[in-house]
Amino acid sequence: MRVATYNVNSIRLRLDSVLAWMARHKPDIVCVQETKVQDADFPEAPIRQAGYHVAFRGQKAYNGVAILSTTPPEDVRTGLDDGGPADETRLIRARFGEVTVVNTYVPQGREVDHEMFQYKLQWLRRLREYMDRHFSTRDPVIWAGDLNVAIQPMDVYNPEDRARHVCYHADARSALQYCLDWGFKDVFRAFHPEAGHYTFFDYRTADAMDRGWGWRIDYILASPPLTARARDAFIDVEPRRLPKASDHTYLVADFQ
Amino acid sequence: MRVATYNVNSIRLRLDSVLAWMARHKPDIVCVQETKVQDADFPEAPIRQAGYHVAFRGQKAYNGVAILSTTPPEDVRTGLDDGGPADETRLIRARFGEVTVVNTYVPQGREVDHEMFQYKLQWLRRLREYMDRHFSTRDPVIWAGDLNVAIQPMDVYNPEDRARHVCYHADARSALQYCLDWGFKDVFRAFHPEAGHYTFFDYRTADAMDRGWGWRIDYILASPPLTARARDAFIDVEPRRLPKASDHTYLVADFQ
DNA sequence: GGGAGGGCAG
DNA sequence: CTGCCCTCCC
Repeated sequence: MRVATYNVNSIRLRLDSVLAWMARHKPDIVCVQETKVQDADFPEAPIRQAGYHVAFRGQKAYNGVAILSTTPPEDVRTGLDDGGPADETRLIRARFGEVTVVNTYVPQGREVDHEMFQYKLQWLRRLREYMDRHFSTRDPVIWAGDLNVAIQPMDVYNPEDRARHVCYHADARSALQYCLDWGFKDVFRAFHPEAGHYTFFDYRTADAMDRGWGWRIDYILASPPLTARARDAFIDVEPRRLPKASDHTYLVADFQ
Repeated sequence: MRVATYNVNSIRLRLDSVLAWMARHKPDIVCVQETKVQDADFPEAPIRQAGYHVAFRGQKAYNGVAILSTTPPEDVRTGLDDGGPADETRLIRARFGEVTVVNTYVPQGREVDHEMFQYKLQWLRRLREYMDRHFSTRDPVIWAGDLNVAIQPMDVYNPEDRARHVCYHADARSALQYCLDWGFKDVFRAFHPEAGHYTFFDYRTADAMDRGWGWRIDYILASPPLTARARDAFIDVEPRRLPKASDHTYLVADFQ
């Protein structure tokens, strides 16, 4: 089973390149974030014509998540279900046979001093509780998406300078760690222990890719039964070099 | 001497196609309207690299006129100079040896009931006075541009239905006629007396070109000495079919 | 329908 | 820098 995650930064603008990438890499499941389209306008038909099922939840302009899959998704649910803001356009989950896939677009947080940073920390705490509430660590669960946090210093290009960045601040990292402590393992890191692997290169930093100024903030995380089945993982950086590319690129994990 | 006029609807967006068209058709002078760019951002360098001189006057978002030429423009002036609103981004004039070229983007008028329609009529009256003030009918003068008026019924696709259109209303046509009465002749019409020739196809009418639902509102007009030297004229409709085309297309006139 | 701008967000 | 939206204008 091949699983991929991609922050597409507009599914409408990049649909053709997504379908081309999928035709080439043949993933069974693709978690997509920042579709930036309300459900009425989601390009469902071309995705189905390409042979994929798709579940999605979006809004105008911001956020939006989708799961594309070769087999039909079961038990699709969106949003955090704890009575707080559901953020349905940031979390979508589906089951494929035994395996449950949770796809999230974690709030970025804007600035460390902004109220959205506290919202981000709270969101990650709520997500840990979501996992506690819905799953046991004996369940085969994949949590994938744009988590907007670099786990370790090696997941940022200049960690010394990033202490006050919302995606590297100690509070953000410990909030993410609290989620990982539920029982998730970072599949990519298990196969690639070395530094310098990134999934995101900011549009605003000139020549970010050539300079290697990236961030690893997109992940495929596996619960224990699936960690045991993980066979390989890689980041495909080529799509980031295409004209009109998303600022993120694809992360892929293969499971037995 | 080959003269062309083209409402480009953004010179920045269509610069490459304009330069390609010029390389192919080798005009000596091109009058451009709706450049939609302030002077600081006008793409002067690539035009000069293509071997053309250029005089321009524009603003952000709307209007904007330019004259491109193989020989350097002399005595460049912009705007109506009668003390009323000069509208410098709607009129530019230059001299090339003996020949003076006046390039205008006449106000469209919005709606017959809108104050801009009265402004349009007034603008055409002021333009006639401009010609009276600056030129004699013995001068070789070319007046070209987007005049936003169809001269005759045959210059609109469905004249019966257009009586209240700002580009065909009787008041607009007589205001334009007043300018023509200064002594200008419609060079294209002299060579093509038949109906069905248009320079503008509205983006909002679906398949306008295939249906032949156009307007002839762009003109190259000549004072008597130049009327005598006119040898041919044509509308090149192909650029209107290109992807991302302007809603207008090129009109060309050849003079001995 | 399709330019442009300004604002929001990352 | 690059998405989206909304408003303006034709």
